[in-house]
Amino acid sequence: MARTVAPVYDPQLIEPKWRAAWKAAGLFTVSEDTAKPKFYNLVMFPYPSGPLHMGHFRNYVIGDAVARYKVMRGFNVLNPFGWDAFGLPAENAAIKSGIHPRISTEANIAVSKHELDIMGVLYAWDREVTTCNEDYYRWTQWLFLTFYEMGLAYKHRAAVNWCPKDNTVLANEQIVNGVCWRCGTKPTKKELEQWFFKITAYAQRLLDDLAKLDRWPERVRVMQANWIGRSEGAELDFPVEGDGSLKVFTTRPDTIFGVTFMVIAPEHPLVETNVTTDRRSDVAAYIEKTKAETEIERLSTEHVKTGVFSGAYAINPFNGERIPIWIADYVLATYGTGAIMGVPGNDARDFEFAKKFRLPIREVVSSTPEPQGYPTAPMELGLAEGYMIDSGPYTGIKSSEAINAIIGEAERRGIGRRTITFRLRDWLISRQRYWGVPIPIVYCAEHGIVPVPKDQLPVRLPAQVEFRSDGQNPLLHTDSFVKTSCPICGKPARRETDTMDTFVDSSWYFLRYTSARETTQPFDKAKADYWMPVDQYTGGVEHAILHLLYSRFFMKVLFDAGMVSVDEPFKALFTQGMIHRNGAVMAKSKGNGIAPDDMVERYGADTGRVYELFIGPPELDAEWNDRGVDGVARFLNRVWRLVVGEEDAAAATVGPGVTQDVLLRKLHETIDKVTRDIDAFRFNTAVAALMELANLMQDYVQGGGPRDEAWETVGRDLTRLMAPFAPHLAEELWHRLGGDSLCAMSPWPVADPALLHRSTVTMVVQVDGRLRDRIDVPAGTDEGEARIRALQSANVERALDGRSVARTVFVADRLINLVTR
RNA sequence: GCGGGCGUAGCCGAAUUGGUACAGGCGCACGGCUUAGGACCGUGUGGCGCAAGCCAUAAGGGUUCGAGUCCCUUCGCCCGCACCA
Repeated sequence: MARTVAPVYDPQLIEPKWRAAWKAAGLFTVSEDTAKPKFYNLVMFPYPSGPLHMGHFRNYVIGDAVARYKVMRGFNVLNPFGWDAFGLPAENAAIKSGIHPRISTEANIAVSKHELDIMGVLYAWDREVTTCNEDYYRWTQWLFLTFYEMGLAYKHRAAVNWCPKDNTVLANEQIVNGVCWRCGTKPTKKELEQWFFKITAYAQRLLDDLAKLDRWPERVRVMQANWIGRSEGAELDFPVEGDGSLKVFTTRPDTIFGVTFMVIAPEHPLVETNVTTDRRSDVAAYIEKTKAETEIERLSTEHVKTGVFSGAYAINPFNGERIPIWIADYVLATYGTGAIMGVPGNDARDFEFAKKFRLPIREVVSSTPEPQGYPTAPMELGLAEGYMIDSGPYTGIKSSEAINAIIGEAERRGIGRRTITFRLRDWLISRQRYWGVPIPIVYCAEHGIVPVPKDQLPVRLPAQVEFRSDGQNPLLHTDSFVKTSCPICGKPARRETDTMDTFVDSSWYFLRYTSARETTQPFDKAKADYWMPVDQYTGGVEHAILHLLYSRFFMKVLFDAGMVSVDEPFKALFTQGMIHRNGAVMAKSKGNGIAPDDMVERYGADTGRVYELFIGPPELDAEWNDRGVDGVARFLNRVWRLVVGEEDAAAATVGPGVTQDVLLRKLHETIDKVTRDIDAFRFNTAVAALMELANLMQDYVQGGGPRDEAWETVGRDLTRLMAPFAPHLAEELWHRLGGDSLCAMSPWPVADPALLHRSTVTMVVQVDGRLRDRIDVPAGTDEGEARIRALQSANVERALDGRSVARTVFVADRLINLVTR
């Protein structure tokens, strides 16, 4: 159907035209240009799971608005996109439907690209990255080998978390609230040989450098700090009766005189060797029970302390006391030394345990220098300072001094040392699944673990595999893949069939974008040096720990390897809230999503974009309101009519009247506010400011204001201010106003300080802090003059009621307060 | 339990960081335009009061000439970690 250019706002008609124009102009096609300041704008790349909905688009609309704004501000903007394309859902779907993950993934990518396109969200598609493609994953393998060479990738037999539903192991970070982060199944423990990345070697740096990230949300930094979980303290050796010793970790060595029992984890090696004969059966029963119950117990809100006496005793090296060794699952094998000294007088958990098993309770650190008597509840120490009581030679001194003295004594005697423990564990990266990056390792009977030489990469993921209903990794049963030869001796060897956690793929994709078509290395250092770090990273807070911590780790390793010149990848981070509709987060599974195609058809892309920016503070969750969308559509229509409308202004009713001065000042105030708001990610108030300007323009026209040159200036600047938010509309208006280049590539308006200045201001007059009147005075009126003017007010006179003014508080151009007391 | 954050109209939310509380939008009311309209355009819209004015930012107290903003207490909500020694 042929359509003529209508005088009304018709998104259907204008939007495709301008999208084509941006592409033709290569809006985000960039190279390293040292003449301009660079700006690396990044949104978290998605897992292509199916069609996108408007909930997803909040992220992309924000990212697109920032990228467009920075272009107009004169930056050389890198604005890339890609696909986190390996992963379990596609493989699980393949098991059910028989459709190969590559087919479904590529189809999903095609759909998503279309949706991004029609919403006017534009990227540097010439740098597109797809993690499941050979040209990307060969470099993921390359980086794995580099980690291996650096001693940061290792294979280790350990009790790991196994998800019985997904048939794979899980990293510590992937257990959320005690269940699998993906499917919600309770994991079981399995003894397996697994590949790990040694992230713990970077624990201190990952913690310290959080301080550099002053443009990250506080919340995310705190979450990472807690996750890393640094504790300062000491390791102390307690001799065990008979032979050997028991090493414990404690943050409070000053409580050593309060030790009345020891506890070791059920997995502790001493369980094998030191349980006395008469206790064997009880201990065995307890261990069985904890193995079966561990995960369920952890989920219960009430952690009832359980445990069993081992029959063995340790000796307190500081007072020679004989201390029973217990086995209990409240002590974790994986933290510290897997053993603790029980100080029930000063620790709530030990107190609970001691009460249950009737063990002695002795307070040794008190909040006052005097003993408080038999403790009925532990004085919770944490990191608090106290005074030493009943502690031999240390009695009476401050606990902080005692900590140093006791560690010093232990070090002198060779039975302890100052140490630091982290909660962070090494990153378990192997997965027993097909749809991922093959770990480039070969097992040879003679040479053991042999890394595939880098020049033989990629280790190709075979396309032809049989998806099994038992959930076993298809690679295990693909002989053409498994059977290989040893890179060293050439004899028959077996390939590693585990693939890598997809979080490995996403830990370096932002580096690949800087030279996405590089064929000889993961990325070009010079280009990475030009673009890195990412200046603005925008995405969901659900990645606060996993992805963001892993990426920081990668960056530091690559920094140490000399491959990059900065050691933090993301300078500024913004985590946007989620969009809800009908009382639930917008999601495909909830059926409350809004398809971009429907949005575009009904309202046009720009209305959807502006609505998502206007919906509320971007860092907070927001409720989608269909009527709110109508409000934004009205606003865009109004802008259209004001800027290029055909309506005869003179026919309008005469309103209150707005002078040209007022209009121009409003324009410059709006330029100033919108600029500051975008810089501060306050898009909702930026849109509100644009609405205010449009409303004032409406008043101006209705009041009979002429559509002269000044009016056109206002229209042109409003158009440019709208461009990052409603780019298609802005482009069309720009064109109609006679712009010869693209609005998207025009310079951002600059507020004129002279026009921001008001010649008269409204000053608030208070009497004793209460608002009594407002007076219009020339800007810059001094206190004396303001006081005279204020005292002329009848309202002020009534409020003073004969009292005299003792003093005045004066805020220039804003307020004068007459104080009578 | 520990840590982070929040509480403002009927609803979503503004408030220059201690200085006119409620911008902007939704909703609602009235009007206009329409054959009609759940469309579009305009005007109004915290509560009480005829008014002067008074009362209002979860509740209570404090600091200050002045508090939504700072400090204490209480209540409620959200998020993260959760037996980490």
